[in-house]
Amino acid sequence: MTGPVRGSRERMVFSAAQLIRRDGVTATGMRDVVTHAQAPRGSLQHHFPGGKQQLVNEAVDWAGRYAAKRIARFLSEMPEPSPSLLFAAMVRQWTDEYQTTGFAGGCPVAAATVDCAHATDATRQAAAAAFAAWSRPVAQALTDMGVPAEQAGSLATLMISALEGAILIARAEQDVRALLTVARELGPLLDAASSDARRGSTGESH
Amino acid sequence: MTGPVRGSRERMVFSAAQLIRRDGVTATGMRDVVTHAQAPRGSLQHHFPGGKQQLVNEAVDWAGRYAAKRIARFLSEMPEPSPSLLFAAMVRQWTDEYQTTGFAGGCPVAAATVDCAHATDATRQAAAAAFAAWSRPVAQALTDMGVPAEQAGSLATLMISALEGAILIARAEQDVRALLTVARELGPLLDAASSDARRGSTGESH
DNA sequence: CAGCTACTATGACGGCTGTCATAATCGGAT
DNA sequence: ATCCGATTATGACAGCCGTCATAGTAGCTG
Repeated sequence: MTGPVRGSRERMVFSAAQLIRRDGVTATGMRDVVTHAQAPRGSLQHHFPGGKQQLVNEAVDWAGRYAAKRIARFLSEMPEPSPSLLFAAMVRQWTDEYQTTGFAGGCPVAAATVDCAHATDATRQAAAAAFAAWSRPVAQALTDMGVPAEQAGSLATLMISALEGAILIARAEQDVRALLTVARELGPLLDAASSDARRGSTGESH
Repeated sequence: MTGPVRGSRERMVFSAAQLIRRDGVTATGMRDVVTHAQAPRGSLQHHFPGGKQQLVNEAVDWAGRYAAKRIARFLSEMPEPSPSLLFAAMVRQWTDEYQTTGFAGGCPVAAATVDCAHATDATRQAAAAAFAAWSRPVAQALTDMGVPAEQAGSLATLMISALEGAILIARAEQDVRALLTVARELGPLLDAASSDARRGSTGESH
């Protein structure tokens, strides 16, 4: 709707995100991105005058927005949403990919953080923004399910932390075990936070 | 005890781990490692005939053994150990570093996984072994605290996953918030698993 | 002394990287 | 037809990378 052949520029950002999450930022060359996106090499300096940094930052931004949209989609597909079901859906996205496509890629935001957090501050900020964009709809969904507002943000951070860590372990082990484990162990805790609130209990832990 | 000036070889492995966790595997050059370790460049091909791959793999191995030793030390320093206190100690190691030294580095095993899991299978296996070496003493400690054996491994995976993810987020945000959050939110769940078991409860979980 | 092994020094090689300078092409609007 | 901005093509540049070939030194053993 905006571009002619669906924007070669957008294709490059998308391809960058895909290659980054597979090989890391430093190991991903601009020529690789151009090839993967089937885009003209000459367009690079026109669309991304800021060089590789700009391309990487936009890829990280895109990943953050993508993750946020997935949360919305998960919720819309859920007849009776609950915290544990949302987390299970987030995890299942990864187990599905790993079981069908293989363990080639991880999270592009994690890759950018590991590779650029120290060397390139702008990319570090982009990663922080991506985590925030991802976390916001999760926390909002938790409050909608009855989790007290001051705990929703914390649980969202916990969910994303556990998911990111499990992705790492699953990729290293080439086994979805870690992903299934965190979903199983964390589910009851998440649901307890929403049902406790629905019951109106304030002081707990006996 | 084995080397003359405490082994230039060991220094290179250690420096490799430090640089990898700061800049990532690909961005860390062998010349950088030699410089950082103040080691003779000519020793590289003698001590690491397998090239960069061998050096990286040994650095990952070292990191795994180091993490395992830290668990043992945490436990030995704890008068009355509990799952939540162990996890708090694991988290505090990172908040301490970040608050005193800055947010320069992350976990070297995570960096190796992100950077090499797809390209270099041997490094991926080294990362998996490091996670296993790290997880084993955690699970053992949990069983010693009364967590049922079949749940101890799962909780160890959950702890390491949440910690790794929180490290990522903390580094991106340059704020220890995520680390403090996972410690606070996960603590009660961990202690419940050990006290439940001590009470002898067997079947429920839904 | 020689001889052997462990370690170090040095320089070079091909290949890849991000970036840039320059020019060509294309699509509309005038 | 002419012009102009947006897009693309192409080639080159300096710099870094991991690796290797070769030679040298130190230290122990005979």
